Amino acid sequence: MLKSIPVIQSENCCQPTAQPTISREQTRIAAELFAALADPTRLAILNMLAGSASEVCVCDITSSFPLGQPTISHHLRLLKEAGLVKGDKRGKWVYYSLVERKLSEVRAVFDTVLPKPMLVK
Amino acid sequence: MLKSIPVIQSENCCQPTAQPTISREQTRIAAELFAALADPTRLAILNMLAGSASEVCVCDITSSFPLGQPTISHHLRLLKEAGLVKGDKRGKWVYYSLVERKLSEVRAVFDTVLPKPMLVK
DNA sequence: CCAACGTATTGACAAGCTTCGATATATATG
DNA sequence: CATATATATCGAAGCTTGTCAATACGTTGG
Repeated sequence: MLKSIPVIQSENCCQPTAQPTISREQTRIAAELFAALADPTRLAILNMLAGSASEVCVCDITSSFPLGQPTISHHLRLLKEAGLVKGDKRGKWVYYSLVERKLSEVRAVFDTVLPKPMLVK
Repeated sequence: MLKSIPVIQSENCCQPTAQPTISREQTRIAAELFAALADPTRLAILNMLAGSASEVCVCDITSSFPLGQPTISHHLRLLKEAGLVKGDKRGKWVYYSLVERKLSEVRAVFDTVLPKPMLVK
């Protein structure tokens, strides 16, 4: 006579695990991109650049914020290191502008991490 | 005989200033949103949730990362506070899922801060 | 009611970030 | 060359963040 097979997991929490679909490395890179955007001053700088028809001089940026010049310079460096802006030195002045390609990449990265739910037909 | 009008600003750096088009408050809120995304673990969690057809139990999330349970709980709290996820407690377990509306908002915020350059006709 | 379990909270620590003042670098001007 | 100006770098202070171990809370099962 067979004993009933013991049910090991009397109550399980959920279905087989849903694993992340992106690599640890991808999330690291994506997080760095978002970190570059995670500051009000940097967002305002990007917004200034986006609103300007052409490049913007550092002096204009500096004079638009209640922050010291070294602080603005620091933020510009971070934005540059993130690849979101580029600086062009001409004479005494440095002119910054957006790197559109990188901005598109940010949108793409967001959609990779968080693909819109597929509409079921 | 007229003397030539002296050019006061012998060399100016640039055109009239391009001011930011968004408010300080808007950048603050946007920066907070991006800050919620600025961590590899949180992005991976969001990605898990996006990949799952339904909700995901905390135990599944915890077991997917080489991090302690309190750390995952901490990240889930930040995501919840950012409005990006919601948690549903059922019995001993808590099931998390994405808040799609908030994700759309992130995309919208990005496009507000960084409107795509208008194509000149 | 008690023990076990899943999750959240607390407190601590190290690392990182934002900001500043001081200073360095580079370019133009006299 | 000396000076003035625009920007960058450095070093430090204060705050925030990610992580952990310990503990609390809430639910289930005995």
